[in-house]
Amino acid sequence: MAVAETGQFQAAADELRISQQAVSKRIASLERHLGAALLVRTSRGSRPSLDGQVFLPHAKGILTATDRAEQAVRPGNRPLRVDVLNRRIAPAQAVYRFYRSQPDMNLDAVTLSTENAAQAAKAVLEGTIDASFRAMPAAEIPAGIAADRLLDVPLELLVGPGHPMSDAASVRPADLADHRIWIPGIRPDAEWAAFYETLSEAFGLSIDALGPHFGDEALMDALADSASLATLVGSGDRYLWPENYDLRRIPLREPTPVYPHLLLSRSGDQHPLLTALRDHLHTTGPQAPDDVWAPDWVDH
Amino acid sequence: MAVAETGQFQAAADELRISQQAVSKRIASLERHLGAALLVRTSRGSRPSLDGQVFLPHAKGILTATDRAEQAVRPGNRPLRVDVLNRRIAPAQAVYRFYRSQPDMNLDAVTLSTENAAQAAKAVLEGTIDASFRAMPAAEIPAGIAADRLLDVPLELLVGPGHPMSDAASVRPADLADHRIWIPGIRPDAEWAAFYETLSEAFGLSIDALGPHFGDEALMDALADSASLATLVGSGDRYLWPENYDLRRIPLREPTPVYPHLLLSRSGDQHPLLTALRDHLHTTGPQAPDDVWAPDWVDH
DNA sequence: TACTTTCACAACTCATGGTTGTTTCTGCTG
DNA sequence: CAGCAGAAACAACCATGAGTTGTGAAAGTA
Repeated sequence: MAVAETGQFQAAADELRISQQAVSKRIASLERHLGAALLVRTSRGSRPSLDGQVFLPHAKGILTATDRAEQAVRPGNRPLRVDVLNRRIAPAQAVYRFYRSQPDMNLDAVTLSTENAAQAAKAVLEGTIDASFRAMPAAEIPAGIAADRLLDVPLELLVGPGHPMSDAASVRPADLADHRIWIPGIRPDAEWAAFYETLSEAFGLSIDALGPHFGDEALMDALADSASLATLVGSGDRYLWPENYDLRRIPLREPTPVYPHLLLSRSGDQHPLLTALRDHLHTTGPQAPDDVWAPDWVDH
Repeated sequence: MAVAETGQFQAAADELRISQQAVSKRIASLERHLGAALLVRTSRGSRPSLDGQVFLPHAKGILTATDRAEQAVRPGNRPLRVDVLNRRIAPAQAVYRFYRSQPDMNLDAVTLSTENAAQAAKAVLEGTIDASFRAMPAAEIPAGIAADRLLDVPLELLVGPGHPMSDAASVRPADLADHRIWIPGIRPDAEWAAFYETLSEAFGLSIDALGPHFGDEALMDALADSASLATLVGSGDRYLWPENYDLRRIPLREPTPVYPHLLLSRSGDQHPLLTALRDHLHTTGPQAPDDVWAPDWVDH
């Protein structure tokens, strides 16, 4: 192509940033391979032979096909697929804020239909998604997965008006030891099962994780009516409830327990939006106070 | 492609006749180059990832484009272009016989508009034609040109009814020393100029090569009327003349002068029909008697 | 627990594509 | 006609990389 366009080997060599001799060898090799002379050499350059003229458009076709193929999978040319678990909780909001920082970005926020972090990691590994926000022990992170702790979500106590702590500005986790915490519908393999397990052990809480989840409304209903029942939610979680419930969020302090989301991604993933997302989370990052608590297993 | 089709590296390796490890390295290199994972490796094989599925049709496109490009210039997929000088003389007839031996062959018989052998050789070198029948000194054959002496055309004397030799069964070249041979319209750079030059020197002939050529009919006219004038023609030449001319062909013997056509072709030309043509000429080859004369310069 | 399958890694070999230096060919010019 | 300049090919050398064999790790299977 370069020789045909420029009319001589040296010019083609300059264009290709190689030596004239290398061009000569390439052409000779190609002609040998094809069994046909592609160029007519004269003392003032070269021009395509009849066979060369036939070959030229095909060669061009190969080059453009190659370019198109590379374009098609070039990182950034497809949307970044991020799993946000659930559109009501902190990861989804973080991703949405990221999206609003540059609304023309090529981003898909999806919700993987699994509560299991290992399965999410597998999906990342297989390329179904580029990233997922999950909490999982450092020891269980499979090879080939990069995990960055970029989103610590402080927990808050959600109580009804009759609860003794309903007017507190904040409460300490240890103060909850006498109260029942009810978080329904936690399946044993769900990623937050381990978190609440560790949390209750650390502060002597009695978290009632059993029993089916009958929906947010049933939970709100129970909380609003009970003077002893409380539940834990992420500080940014958008559980909408009707005004008549009058539930209150009480921040936890000293220390502040945080749910440590790791951004799981494939180690080799070069998608520029992935880097951008990491940067975004890093800068807008931990608004949590210094005195935080997280399970020791997240950082190994 | 092979991995995607077979579902595993080893099977792809078998298909490609290389080792499984080589396939692994190729895929790894491609993925590194593209910055994207194309395959999902499992313990029971591999399947295309999302990026891989996007890439696959492009890859297929590249392969078919490459195949098409090679096909387009594959020797044999285009007609063999043979220069026969002039449709009335021996080379054209030889090529026509060759063509009839397999009428579906892909062959173009063309007549290059030059009487100069060196120019014909240049056209061969440049790929304008694949082959040309020409007589030229071995020393003048350019590098890169293969020359095969495959068509010796015996000469015959063409005379009118009044010529002393008009009833001879054959004549010896030396016997022509006293007679005028008239071959009009030979330009000095024509390839047959050298031939007739050498011929007349060898046998002491006086060949009148000068004067413009006023067409075959004028020549026939002159021959038919003259008792002393004769000309030389190839034994197979198809000079048609009206019946009323009554010209006779007298074979030359002892020795038989032949016009030694060389089949000029590009040394690297792989066209299968070219080989076939050479074989054909070689077998149907020299029907000329043993006692032939040709210029010494043809074989150097 | 052992075994099989599948892919990746390591070390090595060797063909290939690149380099520089030089030669050949051809057309041009004094 | 010798000399010159431009273009491509040839030669020798070398680094890269694509292939090889041997081996190991991971995951499913008996």
